[in-house]
Order: sequence, then C-alpha cells, then structure tokens
Amino acid sequence: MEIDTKIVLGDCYKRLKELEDNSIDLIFTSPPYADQRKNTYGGIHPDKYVEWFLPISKELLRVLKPTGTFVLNIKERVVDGERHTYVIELILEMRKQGWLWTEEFIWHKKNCYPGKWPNRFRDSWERLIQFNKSKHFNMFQESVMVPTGEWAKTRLKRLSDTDKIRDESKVGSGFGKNISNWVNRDYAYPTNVLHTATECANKNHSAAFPEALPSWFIKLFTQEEDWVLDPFLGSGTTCKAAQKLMRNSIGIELQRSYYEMALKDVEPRIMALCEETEEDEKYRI
Amino acid sequence: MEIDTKIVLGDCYKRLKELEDNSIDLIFTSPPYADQRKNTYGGIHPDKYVEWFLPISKELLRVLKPTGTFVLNIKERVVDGERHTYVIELILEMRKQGWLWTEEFIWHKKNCYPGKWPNRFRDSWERLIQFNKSKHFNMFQESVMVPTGEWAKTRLKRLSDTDKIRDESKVGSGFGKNISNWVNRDYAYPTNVLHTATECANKNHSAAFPEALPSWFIKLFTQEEDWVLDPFLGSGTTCKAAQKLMRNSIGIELQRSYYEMALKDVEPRIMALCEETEEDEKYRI
DNA sequence: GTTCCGCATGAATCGATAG
DNA sequence: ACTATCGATTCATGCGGAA
Repeated sequence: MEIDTKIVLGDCYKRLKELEDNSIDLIFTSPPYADQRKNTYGGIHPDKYVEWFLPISKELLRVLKPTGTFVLNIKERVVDGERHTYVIELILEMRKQGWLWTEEFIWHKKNCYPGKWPNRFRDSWERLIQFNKSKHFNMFQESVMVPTGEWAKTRLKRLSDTDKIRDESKVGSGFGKNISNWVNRDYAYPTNVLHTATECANKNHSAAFPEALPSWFIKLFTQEEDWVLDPFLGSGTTCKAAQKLMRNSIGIELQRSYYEMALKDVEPRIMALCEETEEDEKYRI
Repeated sequence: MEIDTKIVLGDCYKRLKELEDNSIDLIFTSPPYADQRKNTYGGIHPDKYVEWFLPISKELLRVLKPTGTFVLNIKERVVDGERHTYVIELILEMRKQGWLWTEEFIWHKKNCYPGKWPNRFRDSWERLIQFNKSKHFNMFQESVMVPTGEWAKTRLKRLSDTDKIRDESKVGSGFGKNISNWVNRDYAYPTNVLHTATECANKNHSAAFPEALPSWFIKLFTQEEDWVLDPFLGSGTTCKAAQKLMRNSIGIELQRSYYEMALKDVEPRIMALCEETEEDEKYRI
C-alpha cells in the first residue's frame, strides 16, 4: 500500500482553493487561538475571529466529502474577566453555512498549564467540535474501543495471582500483549470525554496537541488510504499520525519554521505493506 | 449558629418576585432540560427554551448580590442528529441581559447513560456554566483545595479498576494517567473539570446530581451564613448541601411530590455546630 | 466482619412503525 | 411530509444478600 503525505507551505485559505471538491475524509485542526501566538499568525482579535474563520470554513465545507467529518479543536480565551463568545458564535455561523453541529467532545488535559488566579482555576479542558456535511457520515466505532469495566473487575483480579508472578515484567510495564490477547471481546465503546496528558515534546509549537488526539479521530472517522487534512498543521502532528495509520494526508502551514519542522518528521512519500503485524496488535487501544 | 432553610412550593418565576434585590450569594440550579422529564415539568420544546428561561434569569440577576455567582447545570440534547443550539444561544442572550459569562466548568459523569448508536458515543459530560453580576465576585479557592501527597495514596486505592486498566492500556498509544501529577505539595487547587458519578439506583429519591456537586460550589463561592438559592430544587439536594455546610438556603419547586420529598430531608430550621467531620472530607471532589 | 456476585437503574438516542 | 410513540441498545455504579 502506498500513501501520500503532502506538507504545503502557504496561507491555508489560498491553498485550500487548490483542492478538489469532496475529496477529504477527515479535517482535523487546531487553528491559532484568538489574540494568541501574535508573533506567528499576527494575532487575530477575538472580536474578529468569526469573521476571519468563516471564509476558511466555507472552503473546508467544499473540499470535505459528504461522508466526511470536520473536528475543530478550539477553546475560547478569557477577555476582560469573561469567556469570550467567539467559539459559540462560530458554531452558530457555521451552521448557517451548512455545517451540522453533530457533537462536542471534551478533551480533558490532565497536566494542564500551571498557574493561579484570584477568580478562576486552571483551565484543563478544550472543545473538540464535530461538524458534518450530512447526517450520514462514516464512523468506525470499533477502532477506538476500550476495555470494559467488567473485564477490569473480573478478569484482571482472577489472573492477578498466578499471572502477575509468571510475567511480572509485562504487568509492571503496563499490560502488554499478554492480556490484550487474552480477551478479545471485553471492550466497550468510549464516551465523548477524552483524557490525555498534553505532550511536552513540541515546545516550539505553542498550540501543540498530543499525537494521540488526531490518532483517535483518524481511527474513528477514516479507513486506511482515506484522506486527512489539517489546514493549520503547525509542527506536523496530524500528518505524522495519519502517516503512521496509513492514511493519506495534506497539511498546510503558513510559517516556514513550522513547515520545515513538519517536513523533517514526515517522509513525504512512503511505501509499506498492508499487513497487520503482531507489533501493531499491541498498539490497539 | 443558626441557619434557615426555606423550601417553597410554586412556580419559580412568581416566587422569585417575592425575593429582595441583591439578597443571594449563590444560585445553583439544574433547570429541567428541554423536552426531558416531560411527566414532571411538561417538557419545554428546545426551540422555545431560551424564550422560556430568559424571564427567570432576569429575576435571578435581580436577586443576586453583586458579589454573588450563578452556576447553571445544563446540557443540550440531540435533535435530529445535531446538538441543539439553545444552550449557547442562552449564553449569548443572558449576556445581553447583563450577565457576565465568567467560566464554564465541565462535569464529567463517570456513569453516564448507556446505549449505542451508529453516529455518536455516549454523552458523559454536562456544562456547569458560571455567570456573574460583576467582575468582583467572592471566590474562596482554598475551601476546595485537593489534598495531594499522602492523600494521593488513598486516592489511588480508590481509583476504580476500570480506570486503572483503561489508563494502563492507553499508555502505548500516548494516553495515560500521569501519577506523577500528584507532587509533593499537600494541597493543590483543582481545575475546571469535575469528576463524579451521578447518584443512581436504590434510593428513595434519585437526585439528578450528586450532593458533592452543589457542595463544591457552595464551598467555593459562599461562606457560612451566606444565602444559597435553587429555583428548581427537585428533590432538595442543593438545600441539603447548603444546610450541612451551615449556609442559609431557599429552594423553590413546582412539583408537589418533589417539594414534599425535599421537605422530608431537610430540617426547616436547625442549630448546629460548625465542624467539618471526617465524613465531609470524603465528599470533597 | 469482609469480600464477592448479581441485579436494577439511570437528565439518552436512533430508527422503525403508526396516526 | 410531519409528529408521536416504542423497542432495542448499552455500561458504571451501589445496594443487598450470600459465601
């Protein structure tokens, strides 16, 4: 199987024009937050954010397949002691464009940014807003199933005595393939709240999200050889995740420094066999 | 110390009229969700929800002290495959009334309603929207600090097996509970994400939210002898919590059956000492 | 007195069927 | 076509009874 990973330098509004109608299966992106990252994106003023984003979302609507999904990672910032309303206004305006506001996932960032303020606590969650073009979109729920409570309660306790002793190292290092082979069925569907620790790796990119985040949505909403798009690629996390999962991807990035950073981490074109190895098995969530 | 706990039967819009201006320190409530609880509240249609709630929120704004806080527990339902927009529209309209949208807490319900659908996962979170009348509101952050260090050990024991298994299994793909978050400090400030299960089966009165929820906000936004208001009291959880914490409270409930249920659990007027027991400690979120 | 197992029960949603 | 009702689906939790 051969997949393509395109990293594009340029303004996303202009470069999106070059993409064909109905050609993308999943758009996953984290646009620059309002009035933040001033040095990189010029700092869109919160009051102008909706106005700035709507032309882009219109292009995104055009390039997305009818069965595709758009996942927008965003959080409103605090302005003058209040949560600014640009995110919820954006939802209302995008619906007028024709987007369906299907769902809102919560990303709970366990190790969120430290700090203390007299009138608010640390902000440890962000919105992952799911938009669709039609009600009949692709969703592959089985690909993100998690072990059930039942499995945790019964199976683990039962095998804890003998098996822990038999293979202590594997247990200690986090339940490897040992147990995942044991029980194939005891998996449950997840909910709309995701938990991850934020990655410290991409220090240079101020809005970096952990690779597990795009990976989760890529597995959920696409199949191998589908097309993934991130119009605000940043340091390249989305394309990296797509490539590992054998999805084609396009990433657009305005800043040359990020663009080059993304290029470094991604093989522009790769060839690979399409066989699930035992190694892959272990990485199933 | 003597505190008052008033349980009032009647339509909250009318009964709110009887309350004085600037007399309440905290409003905590969970109004009937749109088209839900039809048998008890008649079910407000999602399209009419904002229109229905605005006159009430106007009265709430009147009775709240300038230093007070209004915490609204709500979640939009799915209508025709989409998340309905009445909640975010309500935020915009309440701002026009003069409310400040200060913050939005997430209540992560661990035991959310089961079910499976082709196009969405189970909904395991609700909004706890914080509104204020002015930027200078009371907030007692120390009262809800979370023990760390020694406490972390007991917390770890209490982690459900489900949590342990799921988090361990996610390690390979980048997810994971970072135990090292519990650092050496004895107490840490919480974040704006709350975790608790809904109180469910086998109780004479099943509360929509667990008592820990109003308790947390009562401790955070009020002091002893302050006034707490719940205009949609339901089975009385908010007043019960207020009473235990030595806060005066007023609860308004339309349904006679709920009203009587609330009356039963609450001593209309009590005298008590002001000591936090070990039992209370356990209820800290 | 513990621990363990079984079971009922939720602020739900979809799709089909009926009026 | 549009609304109303109903069955099927699904899982964490806490209680009660049993070992």
